[in-house]
This record gives sequence, C-alpha cells and structure tokens, in this order.
Amino acid sequence: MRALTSRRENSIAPITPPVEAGWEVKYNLIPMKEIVRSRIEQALGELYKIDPPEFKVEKPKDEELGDLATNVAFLLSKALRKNPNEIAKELSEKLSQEDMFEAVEAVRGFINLRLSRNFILSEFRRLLSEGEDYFKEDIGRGLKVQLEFVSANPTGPLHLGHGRGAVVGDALARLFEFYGFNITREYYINDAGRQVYILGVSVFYRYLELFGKEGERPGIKKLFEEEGYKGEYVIEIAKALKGAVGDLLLSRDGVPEAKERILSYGFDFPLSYTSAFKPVREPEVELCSAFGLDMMMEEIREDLGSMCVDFDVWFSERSLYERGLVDKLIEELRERGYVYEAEGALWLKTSQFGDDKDRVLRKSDGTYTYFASDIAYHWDKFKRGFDKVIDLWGADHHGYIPRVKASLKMLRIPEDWLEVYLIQMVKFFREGKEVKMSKRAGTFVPLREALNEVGPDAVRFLFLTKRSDTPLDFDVDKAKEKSSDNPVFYVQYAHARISGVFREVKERFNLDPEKEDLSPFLESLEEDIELKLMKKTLMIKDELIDITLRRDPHLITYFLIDLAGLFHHYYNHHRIIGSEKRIMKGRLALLKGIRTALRLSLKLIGVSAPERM
RNA sequence: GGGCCCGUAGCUCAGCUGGACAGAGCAGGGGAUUUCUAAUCCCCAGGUCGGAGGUUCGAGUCCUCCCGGGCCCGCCA
Repeated sequence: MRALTSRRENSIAPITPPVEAGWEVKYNLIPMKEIVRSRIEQALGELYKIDPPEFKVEKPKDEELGDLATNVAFLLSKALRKNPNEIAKELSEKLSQEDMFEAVEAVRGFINLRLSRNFILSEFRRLLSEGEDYFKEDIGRGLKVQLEFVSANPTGPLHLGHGRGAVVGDALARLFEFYGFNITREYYINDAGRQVYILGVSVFYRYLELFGKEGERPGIKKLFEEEGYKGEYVIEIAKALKGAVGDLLLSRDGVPEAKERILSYGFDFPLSYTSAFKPVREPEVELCSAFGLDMMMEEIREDLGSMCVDFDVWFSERSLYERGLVDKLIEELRERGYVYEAEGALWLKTSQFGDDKDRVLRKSDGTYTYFASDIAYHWDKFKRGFDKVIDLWGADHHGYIPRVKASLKMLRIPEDWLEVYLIQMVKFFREGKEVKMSKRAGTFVPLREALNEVGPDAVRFLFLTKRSDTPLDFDVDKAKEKSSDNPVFYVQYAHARISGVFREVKERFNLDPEKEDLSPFLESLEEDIELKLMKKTLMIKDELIDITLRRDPHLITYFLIDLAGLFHHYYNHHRIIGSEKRIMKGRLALLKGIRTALRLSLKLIGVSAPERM
C-alpha cells in the first residue's frame, strides 16, 4: 500500500525509545532493531561525543553478513571528516564489547552485527513465557482511529474488489488493535440519492415481470431498461417480495398492507429500511427500494461475515440528511466564505485548496451531490472525536481525494487527520480467461462465488499477496488447488505439522508442550538452523510493527511464507521425536515459539491456524 | 489534453521509506518418503530492474524527459 502523502507525514506514532530509560528497561520494551539502535547510539556518544544522526538498522540482504547492519558510518563521515570505513572499524570495536553481540564487523563502511546466542536464547525464553504478548507494544496508547472500508453501495452484491478492501481493511484494523489503538471499523451506507430509487425501480420492474405485467407500466419499464440494475439478484429480491406480499403491490392502494405483510412475514434479517418506510411520491417503488435495501444489506453483511469481517458502525448516509447535517455543513462553509452560487447551483471553492476546479454541492434541481454528504460525513467523523481517520477507497475514486482534502482544510481539520488508501481492481480469471465484471449488465463476479468455491482462508490470503494499490489477478482455479502454488496451505500446513508433533508427544511421552515449561532445554539446541529459526521468529516483532506503521498488511503473507519455508526445511531434516530427550524437549520449545508467531500472524490477517489438515 | 498508478526472471509478484553481488513462488528438468502429515524437502535455470539523462560516496528505490499498459477527469452515485 503506498501512501498518498509521504510516509513521515503519515506515521502516527514513531517508536521513540524513552531517553531516560535505562537499557534494561528498553530491553524489555522495544523491538530488536531498536534495542540494537540504542546500543549504537550509546557507543557513538561515548566515542565521538556527538548527537547521533538518523541512521538505519536493518537486516542485511545476505544473511551470511550478519543478523543486522547499520549504515551509520556513512552518515557520520562528513561531520567527523573521516573515512566511513575507519568510523565503522572504531565503532565495531566498541560494540563488540557488548555481550548481546557475538560478532561485530566493519565491511566497506557497513557495520554488521551478529546477535549472540545468549541474547537470542534469552529473548526466545521470553517469547515462550509471554506467548503472543511478546510481540505486543503499546504504540497506539489508546489513540482513537477510525477505519472506514468497503462502503459498497447497497444496490448490488459485493464483488471481488470489495472483498479485497474488506480483507485489507480488516487486517489493518487487527494490526492497529494489537498495537494498542482504539479502533472503530465503519461501513458507510450510501442509502440516499438516485441509485436507491433506481434499485426500487429495478425491483419493482422484476416484480411486475413475475406477474407478466411489466408492460402495464411503460415509465418503469423505460427507466429499468435505461438505468436499471440487470443482475440476477434483483430477480431474487422480487421473488422474495412476491412471496411476502403476493400481488398487493400491483395497485398503489395495497402499499400500506404490503408493508405490514413484509414486516410480519418472518424474514430472518433486520428490516430497518422497510420499518422506517414512509410513502412519498411513488409508494410502490419506494417500498421496493426499502425492501431491496434491507435484503442487499443483509447479503452484504453475510458475505463479509463469512470472511470474518464485521463492523462496529454501519453509518447511514440518509441519517446525515435526517439530522440536517448536510445543511449545517453548507452553512458552515458559507460562513467561512467558500460557497457561491452560479448557474443555479451551489459551488464550493475547492480550487483554492489544491483541487483542479470548484465542485458542486447542490445541483440546480435542488438535490445535493454525493460530495456534499461525504464532506458532512467526514465532518461528523471529526466531531465524533477520532484522532485519525483512515479511508480505504476503490481506486476509481482517486480523483476524489483532492476535493475531500480541500474541503477538510476549509473546516480547519488538520491535514494528516485523514489518510486515504486506494484499493485497486481485482480481475477474475477462470480457466485462464478473464471474466469481465459489469454491474449494469449483471455479469460481475460476486465475492460470494469466490468464497464458496475457494473458501475464506484462501481468499483472504490471496488478497494479501500483493500491494493493495496495484491491480490483482484472481485465478479461481489456482486458488482452489491445494498445492504449493497456493501459499495459504503452505503456511497453514506448517502450523498443522507443529500441532501434529505436539499431539504425538502428548500421546507417546505424556508430555504436553502447551503446558510444560520447556524453555530451559533451548540450551541443548546446537544446530545453526535452530538459532536461525529463533531469530526469524523473534524478528517478526520488528516486521509486524513496521507493517503497521507503513500500513502494508500484505507483507505479512511474505514473512509467513518465509518462516513456514524455513520450518518445513528444518522439519524435513531433523527429527523431533526420537532424538535425545533433552534435545527433543529443546526442539519442542523451539516449535512452540514458532507456532506462537505463526498463529499470531495468521490471526492478524484473519486466516485460521488449523490443528490438522 | 490534464491527473493518479504500474512497467523487476517465461508467468505472478516482493524489494522494509537510497546502501553491500537484484529476491521468492509458479511453470520446466532431476532427485528424496518402511519415520513427528509428501499440502513437504533437496538440486539445476533464468533478469542491461521499460529507455535516456540527472542528484549522490552509492539509485530497482529520488528528480526530469521519453516509451508502453491501466484507471480517473459529470450539476452520476
């Protein structure tokens, strides 16, 4: 996911180790890279008596070089008027006295650090005793963050692109929650405006069709043919409607009775729009709208639910109008001098704040634009006291960002309060051919179809195998394959294998690795790969924090595949059961730590961690 | 015409806010299993990072231009 503003602007809570805290305290409070950073900073202070620059601590490209490396010598070379390599050498010497490092080496200006066995073992023991809390940090400190995502129009079923937004948004929400943010997941329902009327027309037309009477309402027929929703689902709604009300809606007089019938019919989903229904101009069409909205929202909720995505708030656009918030907003903007009238419409001077041109708030026919209610919506979010709002929009809305940002500036809302990320389209492939999606023609591939065929775990995982602002190809046939082409199974299998070993051990040795404290036996592990596995597992802490601050949840799938791969390799080359007792126990401890990391990471992307497969 | 995004191995994509010889999976070829699940593992191959300049000690990464692909540019939602 790429930020629209710079990463620095976007960062919520940079991890700044408390200056006054001693090393022992930090040792227990911050991720690996930060622990190392603080050691380097201290060494710099002692050596050169200077304020350390903004340097990097990162994994070297080649693992052979070390566990971590820093570029600090390059950055200091100007200030100290010294050759980077010379600085690196001096610093290496200093750092090698630390017992957390096994080796510190200066190579062409880089400083490569290898963590000591003792340090890794002590960290891993901590992981075993703390479980997933080991990876946790209170970065958010309760900061109120709202994540608005999906927000698909309730005029049709969710398609794959919405599913992608749901998965990315939910994963972000889970990450933020894990790191101490107070998260609200919100879905904005566009239940106002013309599209809702068109939904009603479409449902009503299909309803008439069921009685063979569509020809009797030429106005409805024409509108349906020109603008109606042609998808199969509209027919389903019409059928359900007919089931509940019979032929009552064929005459306008039947509308009040029809409403009562729907409410008492025994639908097992909430009928909030139907309950609130009040006839205005075309009661039969409007009742169809209300019932259509109820049924669509139910379907949307179900689809999201089957991917384990749920929202704290389902926010109705209509409610903004009912509360008079749109009018109030326009009044507010007018007072600030940003609103003017031209050609019978009401305009907002967004061009003053970076938009290409001014935008219409109220059309000359007196109705409001979607834009108007959307600003009102964000204004309302601000007034609800969120410290930060993150929106995930479909990529086709990208041109919309400048005008929303401009209007927020007019309302004196801080620039970095709103972050917007774009979710790119998903192309659907079946048998190697693309299945085109078009809502109007009704040929789009609903999310439900993919979920039924492929299953929620694979769908979620696959949606996170690519950065979300680039288009994604979704190949159903591949997704269904239970092969290594499908990385979700590869990762889940690693988890299932560990669980399998634990079951076996319980049975054969009456030893329960879940309950028993096996951490003292880590000492008996002497293979390089075992140390490597520990390091990789521990470094997940750094990865997860990074991913959260960068809002790049797709990277989770990459380190999962990486960790699972190393584990599978290990598993194929080393016996756990059958090795010497103390080694077996050490290996069980190792597996337990790995499993904790796998479980947590899978949980954060909402994928299940099966005990067996 | 303007704006946004993308262009890395035959294919699908990573590349951690400029750093050390450019990575993974798939596809292709060859091997491993009487053992804790073979949905696994091991070995082999492949790229002038779309092109050209520039900034820098250092560029796949930043800047400019060009080429190619996608999306968006409504008093639609």
